[in-house]
Amino acid sequence: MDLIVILKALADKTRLRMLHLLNERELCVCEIEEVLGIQQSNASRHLDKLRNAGLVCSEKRAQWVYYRMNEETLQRYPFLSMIIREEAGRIPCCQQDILRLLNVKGCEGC
Amino acid sequence: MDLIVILKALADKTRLRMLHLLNERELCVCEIEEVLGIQQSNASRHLDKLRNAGLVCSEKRAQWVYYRMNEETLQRYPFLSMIIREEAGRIPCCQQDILRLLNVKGCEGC
DNA sequence: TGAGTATATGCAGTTATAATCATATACTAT
DNA sequence: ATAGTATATGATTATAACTGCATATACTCA
Repeated sequence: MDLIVILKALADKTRLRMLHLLNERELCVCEIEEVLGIQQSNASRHLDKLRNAGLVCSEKRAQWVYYRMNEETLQRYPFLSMIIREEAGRIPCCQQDILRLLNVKGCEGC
Repeated sequence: MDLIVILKALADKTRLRMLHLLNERELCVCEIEEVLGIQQSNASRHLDKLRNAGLVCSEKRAQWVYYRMNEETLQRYPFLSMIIREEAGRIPCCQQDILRLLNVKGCEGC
């Protein structure tokens, strides 16, 4: 059941923070790692779960993999925008993520 | 974090079915058991989780405990109605639950 | 009071999820 | 080719979630 898979993907603090960041702009894995302060493999697995739920898309460009929101899914399930854009934005930790995102160096040239 | 607790409570098929049923009307535990075809203790625990997340309220009347949607939480988080009323209603199994609800005998006089 | 019914809860077993470390794969640039 | 960097994945452990059984608690009615 698709809806349950989506809800399970949302029901995790790390993944909700990721979605909130990706709502700002497309990001590569190393930027997400840096902002959230988590390990690379951990970031990769969470992103995989978001992709499997259809919440994000990924695209490989050079040595980097860029993740972005899956707009099709966002439109199909209007409640997603309300959670990711409105509710998550009220969580202090998500607000701080956005500030950290501004100072992120990223890897080399991503 | 409240939002995560709510999302975790939603991210389970049994609990989503429960919420969809409770959207119809107030129900006692034995009615829910019967419609969902689950054990009493299991029903009780899922309902407890929904109550802890603030999604439902319970009230004891005679020997029965009646559960109903927590309207305050529904208003505070508008995405909840979209999930419970709209999206869940599209799931075949939730539609069948509603049909079964019509024929439910309940316990004795609940 | 005692029997019957409804619900909650302690415990145990099982399964699912998350985090970490090490390693493999894929790409870039020299 | 080789070295360096980015990402994914296998294996392991730790933790949380779900289920079922047995039992406790609370209420009703005779």
